[in-house]
Amino acid sequence: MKELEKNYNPAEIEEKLYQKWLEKGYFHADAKRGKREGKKPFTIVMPPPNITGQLHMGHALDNTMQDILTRYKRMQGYETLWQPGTDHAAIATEVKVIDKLKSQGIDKQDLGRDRFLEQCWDWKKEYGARIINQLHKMGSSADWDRERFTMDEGCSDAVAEVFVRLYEKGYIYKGSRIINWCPVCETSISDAEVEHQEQDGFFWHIQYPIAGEEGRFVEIATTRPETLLGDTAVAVNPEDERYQDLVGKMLELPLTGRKIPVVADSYVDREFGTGCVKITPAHDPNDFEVGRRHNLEEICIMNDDATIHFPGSRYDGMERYEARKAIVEDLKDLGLLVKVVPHSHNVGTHDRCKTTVEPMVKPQWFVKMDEMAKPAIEALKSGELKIVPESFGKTYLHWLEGIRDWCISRQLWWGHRIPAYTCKDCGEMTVAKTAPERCPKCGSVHLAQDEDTLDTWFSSALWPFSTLGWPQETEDLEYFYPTDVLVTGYDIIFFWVIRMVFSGLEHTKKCPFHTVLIHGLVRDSQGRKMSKSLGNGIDPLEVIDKYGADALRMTLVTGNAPGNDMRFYWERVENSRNFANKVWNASRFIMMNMETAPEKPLSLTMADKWILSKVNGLAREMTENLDKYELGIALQKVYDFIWEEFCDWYIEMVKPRLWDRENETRAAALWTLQTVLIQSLKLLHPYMPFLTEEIFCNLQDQEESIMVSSWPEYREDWNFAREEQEVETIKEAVRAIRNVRTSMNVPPSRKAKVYVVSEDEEVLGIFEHSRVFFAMLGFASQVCLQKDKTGIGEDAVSAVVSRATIYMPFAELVDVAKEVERLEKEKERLTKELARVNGMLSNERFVSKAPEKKLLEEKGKLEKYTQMMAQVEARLGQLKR
RNA sequence: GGGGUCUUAGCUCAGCUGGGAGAGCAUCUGCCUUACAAGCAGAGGGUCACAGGUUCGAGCCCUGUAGGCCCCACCA
Repeated sequence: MKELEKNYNPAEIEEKLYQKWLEKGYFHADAKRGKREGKKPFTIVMPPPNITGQLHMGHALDNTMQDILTRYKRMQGYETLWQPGTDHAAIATEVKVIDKLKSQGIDKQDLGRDRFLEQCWDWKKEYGARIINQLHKMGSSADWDRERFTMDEGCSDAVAEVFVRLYEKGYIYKGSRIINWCPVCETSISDAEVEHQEQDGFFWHIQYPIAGEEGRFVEIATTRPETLLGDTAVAVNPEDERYQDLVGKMLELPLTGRKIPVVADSYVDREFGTGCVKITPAHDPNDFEVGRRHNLEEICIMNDDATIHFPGSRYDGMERYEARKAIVEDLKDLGLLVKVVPHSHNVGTHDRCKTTVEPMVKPQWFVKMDEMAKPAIEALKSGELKIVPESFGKTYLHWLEGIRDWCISRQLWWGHRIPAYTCKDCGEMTVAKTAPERCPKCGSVHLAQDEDTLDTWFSSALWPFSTLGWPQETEDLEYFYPTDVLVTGYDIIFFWVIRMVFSGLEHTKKCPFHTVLIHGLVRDSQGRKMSKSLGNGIDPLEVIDKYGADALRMTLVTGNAPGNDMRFYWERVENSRNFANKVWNASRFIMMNMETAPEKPLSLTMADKWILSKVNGLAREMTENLDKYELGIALQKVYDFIWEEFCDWYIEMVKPRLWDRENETRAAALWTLQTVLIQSLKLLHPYMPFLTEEIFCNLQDQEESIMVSSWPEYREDWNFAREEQEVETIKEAVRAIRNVRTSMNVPPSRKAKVYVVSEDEEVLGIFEHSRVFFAMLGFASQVCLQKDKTGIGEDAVSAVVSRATIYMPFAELVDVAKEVERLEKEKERLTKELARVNGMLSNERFVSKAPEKKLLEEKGKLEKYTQMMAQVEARLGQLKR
């Protein structure tokens, strides 16, 4: 057997193993093979990382979870597809490329559309490859042969197909509506991209003179005085008695010389402000609605960069906040400014650049949402779609139920260009997948494609099926779709998950996945979001370099429940690394003792059966938890098993058998060690793929890779309930001995004779079977099993366990007072336990209502504690005599 | 304004359908025992935010209170 290094060294191993996996094609999923072999498919689509970024902790978590599920299902024998790819990230990439060009002194507009796009593709080539390479370092077992990009040919075809279909169905329309405008990015953005931030501002109370009524005014309150220039009415509540007579009258809009009407609209809240609201239809979503209801003019007073557009005034061309100042000053001069009240209010900002968004009326493309939202709502309510954890289902429903039409056009160049063509001669617009040669109406060949591109989420919404070949009816689509689980953070439920669900339902008539597994954010040690500006981010690649990918992966799922945020800090990584090293060394130990591959022995000892039974139960528990997506719990279980049961107990127990080459159970020990280790490695593999693969390959030569080996299943012939109980008895006795020795400061070097006294033949039998390792673990020079105290001096130290009493003669070390104290403490504990059990069992209602199983359990405890109590009291009686 | 979520050991967090409070780190004690000091053995430490309720039984279910976090939202 090959000898392993003393410490696990991930750096040397990871690269080698990943290359092996790639070469062997283990990651590749094949619909034909799956069908031929009658395998069920299991599919996960990777949320495509943006080509702007590099791997951060969020990606690391997201991909670790997906890889765990993928590797688990692959081992279970599914034809497993983890579909990877990258996202063009329209606005994010465009901004990056613009910045890059700027640093070279090049302006986007000067460069022109085509050459700018070339720059974007260059960017994609470089940064897309980089992030994929980083995902490799995580050990991701995605099918890289199928790597896709949201703007590749297939995905673009799906986008065009969807656009045309929805347009023809009337679900996509173009219209002049109020949208969110980012004056820095100079594009429209969707509602989902607007972040609301609380800001301190002011309420300016302004008087508008009533036309023809000298000295009479209407007082309005506004947080944005500069929009006054675009006012086309003042609204009051129709039921507000104070202003009944004003409705229908005209006002003189200050600074403009314009006359605007007073209209009545129930939108106005009588209690708020002055009860009079200035209406600026072109620059406020509410006012826009009011304006449309009352047929008000929409006067746009802003340019795309949010400077004022008001020709003929001094405000024209002013920056919006400059204009605000100027207008307030001018109103003050006119005596129309009544007062200024501090007021904090919510301001919409662009989530990317944090610029205050400007609502504007512009011709844009929209997706009509009301009809498409319904099936998506129904999918969750009917259970066709499950969200883990369930609480996020409410977020999902709430958003869908209040959804408004989705503005999908962007005034950007990088993205899918809208497949709409307008005839330059007759103005007819045609929407088609490919550019029509001539206008269907007038036959002109002068057609111009819409300048706008689509929201980046329009293409990612199709990702689960566009990557599988849709709209073609491919074999992959038929076999792998709908996909199974979607793993993502709660921060993009609105942007992405919901849009995939309604898109999938609309275009494929199927929910694109049955489960959405939500995870939280990875935060720093103080609970802050990791961010570039704070500089508190930990680079996953740095973690991998220092501690290995397995340690990183383990850290990310340890103690984490679905949907919860977590904190990431180095101590946690160290613990993971220590565990990897523990596994490594346990394996090293086993291999050191194993000259050849052990054969299955004819019989197993009690300890062998115990650990087999334990690992068997572990397999079942892990499977159950993985099926529930409780990755953290499943990991905890295998961690505890390996470290405590296997390493701290079983390996220690078998050492005497290994050292003694003549021992007839030596072979059984080796076989059990190897078998249980292999089972453990398999169960651990989804979490720590590199470590487990390296050991697996050194440990046996039957199979070439653990990642295509079979997942351990629970098996009845490995269920040894009695042996489990028996070993627990020994463990209890060993613990009791260690405890006594520690409390008496007995040095480990000093061995003692150990007596086990029990009237129960069966109990003595258990110790008889365990004699050799019990002696070692219990520091015994000799183990005497007997039914009474014959030959045990009164000065021996004692410890009471479940079904026996242990005695150790430490004549000169015995401190009677101390031992009495110890026994009193034990007596106190037993008294409490007995009181509890007796309380329950003497409670009639408990006895009549509690389940049978619970009742028996408590009765068993009563018996055990009563027996132990008798022993403790007997011993105390002797000592106090 | 609406919704969600959290409050458990000094710190960070688990605790799945209600049935004797757990882990890691930190602390204390003793061990370089021939796999591992990145280790081993032992110990201390918690009225599970607070107040009610349901139940034979509540960290877990219900109601309310306090505090924290998050999301959504057109009160100018």
